[in-house]
Amino acid sequence: MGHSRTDVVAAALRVLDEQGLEFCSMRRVAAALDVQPSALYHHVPDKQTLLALMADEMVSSVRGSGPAELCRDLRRAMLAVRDGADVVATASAYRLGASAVEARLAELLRERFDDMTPWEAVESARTLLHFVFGHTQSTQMLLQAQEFAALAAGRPADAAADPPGASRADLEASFDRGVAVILAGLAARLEVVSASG
Amino acid sequence: MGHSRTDVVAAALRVLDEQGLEFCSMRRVAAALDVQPSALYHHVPDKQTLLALMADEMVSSVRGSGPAELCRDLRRAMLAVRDGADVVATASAYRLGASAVEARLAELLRERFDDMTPWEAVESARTLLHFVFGHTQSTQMLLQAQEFAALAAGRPADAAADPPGASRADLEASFDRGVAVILAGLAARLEVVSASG
DNA sequence: ACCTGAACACCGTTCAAGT
DNA sequence: ACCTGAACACCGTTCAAGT
Repeated sequence: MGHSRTDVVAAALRVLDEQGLEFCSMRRVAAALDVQPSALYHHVPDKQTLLALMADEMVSSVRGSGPAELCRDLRRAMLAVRDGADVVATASAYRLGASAVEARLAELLRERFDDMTPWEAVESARTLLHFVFGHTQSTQMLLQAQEFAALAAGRPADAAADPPGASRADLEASFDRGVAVILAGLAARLEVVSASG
Repeated sequence: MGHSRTDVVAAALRVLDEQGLEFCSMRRVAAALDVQPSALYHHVPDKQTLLALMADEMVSSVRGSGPAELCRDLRRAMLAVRDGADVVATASAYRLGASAVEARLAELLRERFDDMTPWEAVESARTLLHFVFGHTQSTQMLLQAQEFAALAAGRPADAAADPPGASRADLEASFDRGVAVILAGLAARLEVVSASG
């Protein structure tokens, strides 16, 4: 009875997680569905759109009760899939503002800083997201490099004692500090604005 | 007498600026030098390395007397070449820490915040750079979309009256605010640390 | 040292044709 | 509606061979 768009996105995410972005080609996604490459174009107009749908799927579970929680949740969702941070960051850059996560984050920022204008909240959300994407891409690349090195050295993939300051826990702490710095900066700036206004 | 590595990088930057990253293939760079594609591999081991060399060349002029000035200067350098922000951001993500700009920014941050440890300075530099790359990529993509729309509408490419809040000046002001927020956050956090320590 | 020519193993996308 | 088969116009990279 044939496949649906949902099947295509799911298969693409499987290929991405198993083989990485470099090898996540239309042809391999088609092969994963036991279908000719051209069949994909019945469900999706082009590869860029497929990648955007994959990004939406990856972040669909991201909620968050506050700005910092949402950032952590987004990070977790991206790290859950191989090269997920690259896919989400790129897709997010392409449709500036059309993102549900950005809107949700802006909303949470207005709850936290109740004198923020809607536009200030959106701009602040984007500032936070630039950091979240950048830091998470770095994290993911570093973790993959460590896995690769561990495998090449014949060690089990989860062996400890990697470069100092680059353990999973260190990277998470660094991420949290970055988010805290930006939130502190937003708080400080709003005080300046309201003091001088 | 043949070409040098410098020639290859220069030709690649010309192709990038004229045709965009999508069309900046090894084959087109070779054509720009009137040479077979395989000849490039005498000067450069692979495309990834060539892109990194192009990124280095683009940011080679970036100095800056303070953190904010360096960020603006880096932004300017990336915007000067078509898709420059993508190339520099990607190359920079690949060699975490091996960047001269990152080291210079960390140095400037230690001058500004003289109680920062070297590692805090590096981490703070990276936080700033995540924002600088992300915001500049967004800016460049938006400006290119505007140029495209203007061309498609038959208007001269520099016509005014584009979407509100997205003029060159608005984007620059937004960028400066983001940098200021992060610097304010760093200042605020350091106060907390020294007050509690 | 620097380059050519030819090949290899891929890409994304289109499109007529089938069921 | 969903898919096949075949093609088109590309990729990055390797390698023997030339000068």
